[in-house]
Amino acid sequence: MAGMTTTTLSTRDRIIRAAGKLFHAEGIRAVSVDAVAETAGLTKRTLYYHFRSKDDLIAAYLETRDQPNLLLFQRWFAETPGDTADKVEGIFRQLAASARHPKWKGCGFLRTSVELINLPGHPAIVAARAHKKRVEDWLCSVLEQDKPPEHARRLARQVILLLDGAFAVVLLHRDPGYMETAGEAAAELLRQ
Amino acid sequence: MAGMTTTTLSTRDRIIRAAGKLFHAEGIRAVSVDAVAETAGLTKRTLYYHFRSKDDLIAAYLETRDQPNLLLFQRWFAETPGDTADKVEGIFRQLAASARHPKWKGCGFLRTSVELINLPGHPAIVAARAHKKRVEDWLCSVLEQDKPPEHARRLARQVILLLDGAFAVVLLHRDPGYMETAGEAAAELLRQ
DNA sequence: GGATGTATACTGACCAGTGAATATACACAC
DNA sequence: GTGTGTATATTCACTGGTCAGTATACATCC
Repeated sequence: MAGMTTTTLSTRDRIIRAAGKLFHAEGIRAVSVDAVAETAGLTKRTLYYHFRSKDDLIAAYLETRDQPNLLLFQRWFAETPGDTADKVEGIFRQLAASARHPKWKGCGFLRTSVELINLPGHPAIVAARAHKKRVEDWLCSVLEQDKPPEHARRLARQVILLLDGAFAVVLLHRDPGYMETAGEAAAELLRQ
Repeated sequence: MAGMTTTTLSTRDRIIRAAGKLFHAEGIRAVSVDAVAETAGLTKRTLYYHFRSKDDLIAAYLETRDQPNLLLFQRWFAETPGDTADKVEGIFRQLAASARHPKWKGCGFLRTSVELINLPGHPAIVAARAHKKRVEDWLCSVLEQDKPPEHARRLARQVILLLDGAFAVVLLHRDPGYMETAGEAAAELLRQ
C-alpha cells in the first residue's frame, strides 16, 4: 500500500512483494514456494538464491510490514480531529473501513503467528511480537502526554487488546461493526 | 478436559479425542491424518471409515468443544462472588490461570478459523462462528438482567472483543498479565 | 451370508529444497 | 579494445519425503 514508487524493484523486493500478497491472501502454509516464485515471475531456484528457506522468506515478509503498518496507524491518529480518545477511535474507524473490502484478511502478524504456533522460536513470531510491542509502545508514549506513566501503559494495553480482538472477531464474523464497537470501548476507557 | 468418564470410548470418540489433542497442540495443517490415527491407536483406513475427510474431522473436533467450553465459562461466572462485573472478571482470571501452563495454546476456535481462512465456507469455520455467537448471546442474556437490551448487546460484544483480543495477545507474547488487564477493562466497561 | 469394523499396502499429487549448468557484468591485464 | 577471471544472478530438471485419500482383503458378529 504505502511506499509505492515507479522505480523498478530489486529481485529480492519483488519476491517479498509476491510472497506478501499470497501469504496475506491465503495464509503461510497454504502457499507454496513455487506459487510465490511464479507470482514474482521467476523460478523457485532463483528465489532460493535470495532466501535461505521459506521460513526466512516468511520472516522477511513480516519485517517489511512492520514500519508501514505502524506509520499507517500514526497517520490515522494524526489525521483524526479531537482529543486523544477521539484520535484513537479514529484508528478503529479507518480499520473498519478497510475491513469492509471483501478481500480484507485481518492482521498478517497475528495470523502468521497463529499459523506458526508450533514453532515457538520462529523468526516470524519474533518479528510479530516486536511489531505488536512497537505499536503498544507508541500508543503508550502518546497517552503519557495526558496521563501518569503507569496508567498510560495499562490503557495502551487495553487499547491493544481491543484492537487485536477486533482483528480476530471481524475476521471470523466478517462484520466490521465489531471494529467500531471496539473503537467506542477504547474511547470510553480512555475517557475514564 | 471436561466430560472425562471411565466408560470405554467409542472408536469415533477416541478419534475425535486424539484429533483434538493434536490439533490443539500443533495446529490443523501441521497434523497429518496418519498422526491422528496413530495417536488414537488405529490405522488411517479405520479413521476414514468413521470420517469422510480430514475436513469432516476438523469440524467434528470443534463441534465437540462447543458445549464444554461454554459450560466452563458459565461455571467460572457462577462460581465467582460479587456483582456481574466481578463475575465476568472472574472468567478472565480463570483464563489467566490456565494460560500460565506452558502448554496453553489459546482458543482452538480462533486458531482453527485463522488456519482455514482461505476456505470461507468450511464447516469448521461455521462451527467456530456458531460457538463465538453462542458465548456472546449467553453473555448478553446475563447482562440483560442489569441493563436495557440494546446496551447489554453492546457490552457483551465489548467483553467478547476483550476476550478474543486477550487470547490472541497472550498467545503471541506468552504473558498472561494481558488476560488480567483485559478482565479489568471488561469490568470497568460494565460498571459505567 | 450380510453388515460392521479394522488392517495392509498403495496411488497420485504436492512440496521444500538442491545440483549443475548457464548468463550477465564488471574487474583488471596486456 | 580485446581477452580472461570472478561475482552475481538466473534457469531447468531433479530428489526425497509427506500427505490425503483409496483398493482390496480379512475378521467378527448377527
